[in-house]
Amino acid sequence: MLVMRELLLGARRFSDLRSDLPAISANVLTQRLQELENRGLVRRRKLPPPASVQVYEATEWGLEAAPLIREMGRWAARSPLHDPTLPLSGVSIMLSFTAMLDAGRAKGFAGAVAFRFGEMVYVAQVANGAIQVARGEPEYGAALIVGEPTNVAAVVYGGAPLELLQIEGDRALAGRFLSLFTLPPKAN
Amino acid sequence: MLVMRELLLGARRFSDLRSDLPAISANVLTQRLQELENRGLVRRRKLPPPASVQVYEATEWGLEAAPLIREMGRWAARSPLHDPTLPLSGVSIMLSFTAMLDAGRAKGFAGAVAFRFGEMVYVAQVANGAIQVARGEPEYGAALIVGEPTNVAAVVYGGAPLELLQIEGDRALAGRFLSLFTLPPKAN
DNA sequence: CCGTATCCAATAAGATACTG
DNA sequence: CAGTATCTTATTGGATACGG
Repeated sequence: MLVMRELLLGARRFSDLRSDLPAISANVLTQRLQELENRGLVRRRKLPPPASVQVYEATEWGLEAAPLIREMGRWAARSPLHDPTLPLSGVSIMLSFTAMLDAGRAKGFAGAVAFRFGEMVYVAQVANGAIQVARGEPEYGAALIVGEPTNVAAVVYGGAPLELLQIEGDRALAGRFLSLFTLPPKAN
Repeated sequence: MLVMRELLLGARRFSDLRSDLPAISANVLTQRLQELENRGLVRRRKLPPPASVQVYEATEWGLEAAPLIREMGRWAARSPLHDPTLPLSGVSIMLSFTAMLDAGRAKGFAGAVAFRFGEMVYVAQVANGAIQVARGEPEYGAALIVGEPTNVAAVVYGGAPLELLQIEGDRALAGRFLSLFTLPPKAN
């Protein structure tokens, strides 16, 4: 399931997956990708030249698991044992935005914010109380936030100061964006 | 997750769980229940006298997993490898009704049908294009269907003849009820 | 860089016997 | 009936070395 999650925002290379799933060894990742391919959830594809590199991508059916994984995340965050300060991947934090958007606060907000984690760039776009997340280019956002996913989570969900992150462009917009999200109340 | 699923329609005893999860051994079930209790998903409770028997029930938070499990079921049924003739428990078939209700067909239907699997009785109630499933008494339904869960699935999802099931009460209603459900199209 | 193959250690699960 | 305890086997995963 974690491999699928990492593919939900677009195709990835073997080593990208490995570095975002730090606890997985090469042989296990190979095996998982095989299994997912056999079951019709993942497709291997060769990028056209000049890239000519092999990537793994979720099939259409695989992508249909996205809402499930999002809602599982929201449900699991209510666990008494949930700890939002644990390390997480770039895809995880971006997907968490779609799970944790506070509808009330989002009403009064519109705009796009880009995130860069290492080489990967994602853009989150909020309008009409809804959010959309996708891979993108830095310039697609009015602001660009650079930092570790874990630090973004610390700011958004842990109340850590904005200074943890490097922000370019519309800093005010970025600040407001980062306060649109709330964890659901814990069970118990 | 399978243990949780079995608790979604109400508290069960240790041996009920064991017989509905036929591949689980006693020690593993003990361990699972411990784990689920530690995580706040399951509660042990002693039924008041004269029953005075111990049961396991899902906590409120545990019950919030019900829609997730339902949608996982619906999603998984699209697997090219999915086989609807495999054995399943009473809870499973009842939950599948909530996942597979065909909104169009359900529009023109209203009524309650009871199912008895061994000692357990469940009632499904359809009205206004929606379905509700719960534990109940046979007399809560205008019809009572008795049979193996697997045979119910064979009729509903496999096009097997009604004769596989024993039906008491309003047989016509039961027949129409059993045709309200369709599996989602397979992926691929 | 993208894996595959091999080997070993840790874990999980099945069977079975037993107890309050 | 409702588990617990013990033992054994099977599976999984980590580490590592290697090949296209």
